[in-house]
Amino acid sequence: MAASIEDVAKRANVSISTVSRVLNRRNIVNSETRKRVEEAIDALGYRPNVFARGLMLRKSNILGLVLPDLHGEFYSEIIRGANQKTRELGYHMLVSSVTADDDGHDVLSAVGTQGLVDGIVVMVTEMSSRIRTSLSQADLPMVLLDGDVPGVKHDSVVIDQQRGAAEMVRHLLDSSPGNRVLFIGGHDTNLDTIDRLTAYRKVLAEHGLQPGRQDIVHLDYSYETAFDYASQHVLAWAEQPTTIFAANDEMAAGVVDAAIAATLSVPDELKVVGFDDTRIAQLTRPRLTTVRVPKSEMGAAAVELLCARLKEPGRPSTRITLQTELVVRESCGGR
Amino acid sequence: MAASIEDVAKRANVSISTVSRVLNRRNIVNSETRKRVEEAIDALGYRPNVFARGLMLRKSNILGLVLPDLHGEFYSEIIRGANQKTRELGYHMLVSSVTADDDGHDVLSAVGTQGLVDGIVVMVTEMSSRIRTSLSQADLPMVLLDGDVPGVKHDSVVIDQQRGAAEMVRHLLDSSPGNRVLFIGGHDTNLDTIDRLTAYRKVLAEHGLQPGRQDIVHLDYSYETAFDYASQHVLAWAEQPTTIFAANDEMAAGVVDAAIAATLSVPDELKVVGFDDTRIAQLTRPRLTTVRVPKSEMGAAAVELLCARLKEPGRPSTRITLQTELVVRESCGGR
DNA sequence: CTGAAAGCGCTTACAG
DNA sequence: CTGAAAGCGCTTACAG
Repeated sequence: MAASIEDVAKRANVSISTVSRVLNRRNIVNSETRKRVEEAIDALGYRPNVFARGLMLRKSNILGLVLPDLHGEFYSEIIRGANQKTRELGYHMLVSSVTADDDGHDVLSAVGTQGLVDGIVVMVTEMSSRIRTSLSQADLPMVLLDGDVPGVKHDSVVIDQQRGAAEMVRHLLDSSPGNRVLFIGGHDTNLDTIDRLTAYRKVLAEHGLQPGRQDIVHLDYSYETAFDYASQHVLAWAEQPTTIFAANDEMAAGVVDAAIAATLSVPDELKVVGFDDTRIAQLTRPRLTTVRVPKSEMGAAAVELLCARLKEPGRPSTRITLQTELVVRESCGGR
Repeated sequence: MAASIEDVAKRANVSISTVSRVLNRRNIVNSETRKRVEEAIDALGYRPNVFARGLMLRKSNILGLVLPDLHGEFYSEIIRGANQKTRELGYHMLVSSVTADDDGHDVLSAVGTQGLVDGIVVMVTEMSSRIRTSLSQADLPMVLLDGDVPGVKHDSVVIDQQRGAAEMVRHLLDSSPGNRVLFIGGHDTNLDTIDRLTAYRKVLAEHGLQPGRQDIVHLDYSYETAFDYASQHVLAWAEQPTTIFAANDEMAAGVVDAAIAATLSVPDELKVVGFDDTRIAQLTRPRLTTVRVPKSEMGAAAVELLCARLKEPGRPSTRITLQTELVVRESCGGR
């Protein structure tokens, strides 16, 4: 049985009030008394019970992190950045994933029962209204990662991906004039895909171009699906100068491998670029031209915002925008 | 202010005892009363306060997961498997990393104050006695992932990597007779490296071979270090038929890329194999021959063991051994 | 089947 | 500077 505050009090010959005071606001207790108490604490290996403390203080020092998925390099980096900052600021981190078919209620149960976490960082990548509804009912300090939920009070961390995507498309158009640029996205309800697609359309329009019916396709962000799809289309694509702009590196890698399997040369016969700048981008051959997304910084910034709000609940809502950056490598040629 | 059990009791015209009963042991309360209480709960959106409950029950339903690092595909898969199983069993998961230079105390503070978590899953990859000491002082249900801490009571999940490593070396020796096999490991204090190296030596001995002074090198498991190191040695290695057995896929990929940068052909002029079968193994060209380690299964199995112990504290210590498996791809030729 | 009451281990006014 | 006491929101014997 772990020692309680009462054991400490007895051993130090003081009341539990005094023990509590040396634990929390050390300055107001006489230094000799304090010393006695501290010795007792050490001797007993006393550590305050989180539950009793939480019951009074109404805070747990636990932050919840809710991601769409815990899989792959992208989320792994976010978790890493968030976790590091969390520890740095003296909190703990509860991690959860919300799968696509969870109904909204689970977003909350994902972060635990009432009171378990002091606040949450949530990444919402789909526009599903269920999640939004359940989020708006959560009466919790909340930071939204890369996405907005209108009508709910929260801080947010977003990435300026339209800019990175636009920069990418401009680079493709400028470095390989006359090339047709196709877009392969995730689901058409995915917020990131929507943003990247918007930028793609915009830049094409700037250049007096308009994507054809077949020029935009929505897959599921996975290597496998992209590989399968590309395997069937890669020869047709290569009939004219073409660049595939995939909305993430995974799919870009799938396309590259499908092209190579069809004995096409990348970038000579088909150019391919990705997005995110995950580990994969540097491991494929040729290396992927992509847009760097500051993944661990996103996690860290979100945690920082959340902690700032916990400290100062009345502060105005803040939105931090992180920049993306075009990274030119080999897969698009024309450097 | 969230509704409390008292609010529910008032609204349903019962005592808090009854509310508590329908929450916990529903059967013993009259069905009409229960209905009234349930309606009140719904109407108020009542959710029990975790702290009050934890204070009485002395459990939080939170499991701690402590990993050496949160980086990369390997740990990401473990987190994923553990998280899924955790939710499946109705628990929450607190994640933390322990960096190499943490002193042992941090292993515990990593999982929180007294009482925060009901038990922990810890992965110990280094032999550092500090971590072991601090672990042995933790009076918590504990599952060790891939590693033992003698003298501490715990359950454990291990992988039979000696077998996978032995199978690998045997395959290399059999499929490319006369090849010299070099071993590139992580730090020489890393438990996985030690296991894999042991198997390597054993199989060599079985074949009447003995590794030379230069045949074993310890790096740090990273792509970059392996790439740099290999860049300086790859030409010398290739002077005679040689296979590099790297203790993880990251380093194997680094060696492959260094070889290719030196215009050597893999596997024709140099063979390279890895370990873990992470995503990388399939993305490098040529694809890596490696040993599959059941990563997400490790996480899931550890959580399962931990929960079993929480349910039945007196059960005997259990050790689950997960098998590894040789996966032959292209980087070692001689299929 | 239900209620009144004790108690879990803390924090924090309130007196002194 | 210190102690006695109330109270945080629950669970669970103990009576009835």
